[in-house]
Amino acid sequence: MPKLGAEPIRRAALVKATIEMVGDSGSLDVTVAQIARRAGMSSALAHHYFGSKEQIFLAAMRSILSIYAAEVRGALAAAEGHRGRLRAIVRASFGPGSFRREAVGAWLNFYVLAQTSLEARRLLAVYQGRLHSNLMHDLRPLVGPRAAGVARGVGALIDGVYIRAALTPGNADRRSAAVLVLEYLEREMEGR
Amino acid sequence: MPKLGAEPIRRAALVKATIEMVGDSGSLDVTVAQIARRAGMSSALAHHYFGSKEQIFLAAMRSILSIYAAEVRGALAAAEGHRGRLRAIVRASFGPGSFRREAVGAWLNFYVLAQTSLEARRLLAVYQGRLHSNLMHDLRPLVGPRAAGVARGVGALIDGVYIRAALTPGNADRRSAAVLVLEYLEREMEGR
DNA sequence: TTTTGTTGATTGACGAGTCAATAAACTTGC
DNA sequence: GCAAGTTTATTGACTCGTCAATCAACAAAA
Repeated sequence: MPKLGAEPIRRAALVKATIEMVGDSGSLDVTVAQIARRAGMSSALAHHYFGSKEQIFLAAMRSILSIYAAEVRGALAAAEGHRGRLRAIVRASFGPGSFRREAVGAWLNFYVLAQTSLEARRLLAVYQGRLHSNLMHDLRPLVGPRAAGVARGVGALIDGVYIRAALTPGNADRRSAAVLVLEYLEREMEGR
Repeated sequence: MPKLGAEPIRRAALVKATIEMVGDSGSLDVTVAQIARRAGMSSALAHHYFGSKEQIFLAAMRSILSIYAAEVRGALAAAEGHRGRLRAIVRASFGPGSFRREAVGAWLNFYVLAQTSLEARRLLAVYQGRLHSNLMHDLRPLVGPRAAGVARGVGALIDGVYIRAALTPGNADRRSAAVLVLEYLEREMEGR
């Protein structure tokens, strides 16, 4: 029963289903049929809209990345001063939108995809570049020439905490994750 | 021409080939046939010795972990004082044995496997537990009650730097990776 | 009647694991 | 010393399942 204008709804449903499946199966070995079934349609329809499995994954990745970017933008808009903005970036990185277990699991798997797929690697580079330049913007005035090193450290620490969250059974604790990174930042800003 | 005593050689060859393949294909989607061919034998023989693909992967993971453990033990034996021992642990984590690009890539993929396979998760827990307790042993006398938090941070940071190394094209730079973590440690020991 | 939505059925490829068969190397009983 | 039997090494061919992608066909809007 074709209701018109189904395309965007179907696409969104598929992206959502993909993230959920990858997240809680913990692997990229998810079949198009499974994803499609979860999204309430046939696998043929999934192919109709996305063309290939890889495109489905990339769309899912783009979605995760843009949710994250939106959280950062939101947090940044409400923040005051360099310190405040840095804290906002870190907190946004562990915001509810991107720190649910499935999302973290999916993210980890997309890291792996990035080793294989050029387009995925490109997406990830965009994410890392954005994070880096966001951090640099507020770090430079505070720690001068050490900014690059600190930004690198914060980036790595965020990724590391993410991995742990994906591997720790039970629901990940975003409060303490954020605190850990914030304390790192604080110490880097005090010293030297 | 069956030379007797082939089993250990074959097993080792398969493990080595697995790590290499997973590392530079950047994915767990490696067929038993590919691994076997790389190790210079038929896929049937790989099954004969390991029984299943998962067992091959687990053996590879065990191998990676034990190489790492050996490097830590070695570094620790030559270290003096709490500070020296902590530094040794960090340096060993980025030692040549575990920081070749393929090994890092393989490690990242095994992280993913750990979400799916109980046995893999168990292995990873052993690694994390060992690292944690090693760190705690020398951290407690230096930072007292803050030891647990610092150990957590160092662990996460090491993992994060690993991910970056796996995803950064070109040869990963272990010198600067170690320095980054060491500076983190240093700062944590000075402060508070 | 053309466009948009939708699916069941099918294809074609690939891959894990099994099996039967072959052969060299050791063991044993004489 | 050696024939007969056993264990270990090894593979090509095969089975059985799965899965991405395609297609033909049907249904409802426009």
